[in-house]
Amino acid sequence: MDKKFIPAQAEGKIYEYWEKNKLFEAKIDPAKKPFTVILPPPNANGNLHMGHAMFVYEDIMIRYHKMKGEETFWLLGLDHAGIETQYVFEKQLQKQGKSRYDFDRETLFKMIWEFVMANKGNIKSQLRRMGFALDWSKEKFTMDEDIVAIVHRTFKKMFDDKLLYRAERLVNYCTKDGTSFSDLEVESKDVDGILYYINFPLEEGGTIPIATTRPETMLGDVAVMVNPKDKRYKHLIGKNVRLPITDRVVPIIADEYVDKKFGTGAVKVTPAHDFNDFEIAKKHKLAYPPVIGFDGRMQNTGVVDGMRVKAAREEVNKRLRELGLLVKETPHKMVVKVCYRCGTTLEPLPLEQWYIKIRPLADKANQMVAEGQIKIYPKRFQKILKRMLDDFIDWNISRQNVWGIRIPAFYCTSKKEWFVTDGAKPDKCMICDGTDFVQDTDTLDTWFSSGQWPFATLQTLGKDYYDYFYPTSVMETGHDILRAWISRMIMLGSYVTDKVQFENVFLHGMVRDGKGQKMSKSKGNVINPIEKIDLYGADALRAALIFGTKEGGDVVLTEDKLIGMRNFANKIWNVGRFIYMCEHKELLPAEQAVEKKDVGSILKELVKETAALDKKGIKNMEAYHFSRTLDDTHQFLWHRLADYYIEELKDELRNGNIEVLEKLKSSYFSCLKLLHPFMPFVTEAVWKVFHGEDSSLLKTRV
RNA sequence: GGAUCUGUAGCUCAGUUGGUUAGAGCGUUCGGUUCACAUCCGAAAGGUCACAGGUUCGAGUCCUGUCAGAUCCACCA
Repeated sequence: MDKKFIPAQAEGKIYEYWEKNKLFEAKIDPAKKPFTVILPPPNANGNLHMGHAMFVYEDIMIRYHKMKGEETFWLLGLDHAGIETQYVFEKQLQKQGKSRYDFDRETLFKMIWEFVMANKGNIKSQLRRMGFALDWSKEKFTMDEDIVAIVHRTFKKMFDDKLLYRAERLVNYCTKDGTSFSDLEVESKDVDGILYYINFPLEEGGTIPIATTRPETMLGDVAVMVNPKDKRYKHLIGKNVRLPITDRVVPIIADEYVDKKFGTGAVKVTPAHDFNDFEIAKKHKLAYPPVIGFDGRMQNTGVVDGMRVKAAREEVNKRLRELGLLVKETPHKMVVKVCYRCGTTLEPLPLEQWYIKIRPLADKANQMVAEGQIKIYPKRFQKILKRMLDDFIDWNISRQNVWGIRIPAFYCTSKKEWFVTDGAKPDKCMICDGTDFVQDTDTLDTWFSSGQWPFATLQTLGKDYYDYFYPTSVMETGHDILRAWISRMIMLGSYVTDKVQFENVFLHGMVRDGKGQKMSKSKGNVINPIEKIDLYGADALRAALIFGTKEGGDVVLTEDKLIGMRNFANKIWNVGRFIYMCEHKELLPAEQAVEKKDVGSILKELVKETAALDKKGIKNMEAYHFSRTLDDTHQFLWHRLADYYIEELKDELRNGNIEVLEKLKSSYFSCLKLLHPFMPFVTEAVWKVFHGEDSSLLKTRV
């Protein structure tokens, strides 16, 4: 055996052995209990990041259950990642001086498809570097034809069940990405804005002062609103205001919504570009003429048409100043909604979209969790999930992307009605038998399809697979997508399959740097997992992500920790090396027994302590307290087995005491089994030294 | 404003249904070069477990309050 464990030399060969011998491949075996995990599909054309590295929890579970003798299935899937991918692709186009608008829909789709297919090998090789026991023989892609067919079928079922409806509402629209988002996909950002105080002339003479952060939207105002109890303005309710610049006449209305203390106590109402104003307009039956287009430019104003919003604001302010109506500007801290993808400030715009009626689904989901049909680990997330499900509002699933699953809905232009198919384009209109119909150009929110991922993948593998492996055992993912993904899966799963999609949910924390900061590209503190594997080995990275953490809590990943875990991998190796050398009499006999030791009672203690470790280790694995098993075994192997027992019994070993050797070996093997799910490479390497090249810990039993 | 979580050694964190002298990794100090490992070994220093009450024979652990921080959600033009 080599003096040191060298991951770079060992890992590739070991992984190849696992893969070649099909140790990761799932078979249907009615004699065994199935244990199924669906990998949260990584972006097909992306790179492995620390978030993906955290899927090591899934590998730990898979390997542990494999060693328990269960039929395990870790299903590999890749995600088309709608907006994400289109964004990356469009950036590439931009470099070539082109944009998505230079191509028709079909061409653009085809180009992105080829782009993704060409790049998906990368992420797969990186997943292998992590040592993940994924079943490579049954890879799925979220845009596979059979998956798309299932997603379409679900859409149709919801339409038929009247859970889908179209509505024109304000949506969060990114004028850069050219699509709307659901309420879950927006991020809030604090910005330093300006509150402008403007005097609006009254038709009867005089003015009413209003305060706004967006003067340009004045061009789309339909009213001015005050609180009905506000003595300052009470006498003006029902009177009219002549809007500056455009001279349009709008009424002064009253609503409790207005906070008397804020600004001037009088608000301009722009229903087409403000969520609250939109609600007010609905209530008071006012129109909502949009003055900002989907391209982010002004329209229908007769004043600043074609200008971008910012420029329009300056122009409007300039004119107001000239009129002497812009009387005050004060700094104002405010919150804007930005695109989670590109950071552009989102524009609330009226748009007709498909919505899912969420209450029936969310209520059912809540019930299933409350009944314990789905268990959440760590437990506290159950409360959080309940709250999320309670708060769900109807879900906008229309996206104006090309790269996605096209919505199988068609609009009959003569009857002005929608109909839905199972995906195929019909020969004639299903409403009037005519030919005047067009397909919705929108695609589905990726969460709508990924919300069906576990059952969809298993169904496409065949009924036998579905029957055997579904519902899946554990869904493991970061707690940051509890709302966006887990909750949607629970809702859609029960709706379509009438079962839970998974029996347990395990949520891991976020990876942070040494300063406790979340890793992000903009902060420049991202750690590339592959880089660290090259330096310290996959085992070290894996263990560093688990060691000394609490499940669901955040992980602080530092260079020191990685080094510490690399050292531990080496320690594992060297304990094996020492036992091996004793076994093969490669050590000289001890010179003399300095002191008489009670070998018998030390051995008794060793056996007892090992058994206790084993029992506790298994118990913690079952309770999803994975890191405790790693911590305990680390502590035992290093500071008890190596530092104490081996040191105490060293002379006996060198003098060829077979019983001592066997007991130490047995204790060591127990450690290897407990450690294998966490650090599969070094444990497997040393196992092979003792049991032959064709042996594997994956073939042993805990 | 609402919710959830956290506060333990210099740093990053464990600590299971309450139960002897509170632990790990890294760091610090001192000492070790013969064959398992210097990616190592031995020894040491270092904590009023945020604070104040309460329950209990017994509290880092349970309850209440205070303070500090983190995250998520909702937000006033």
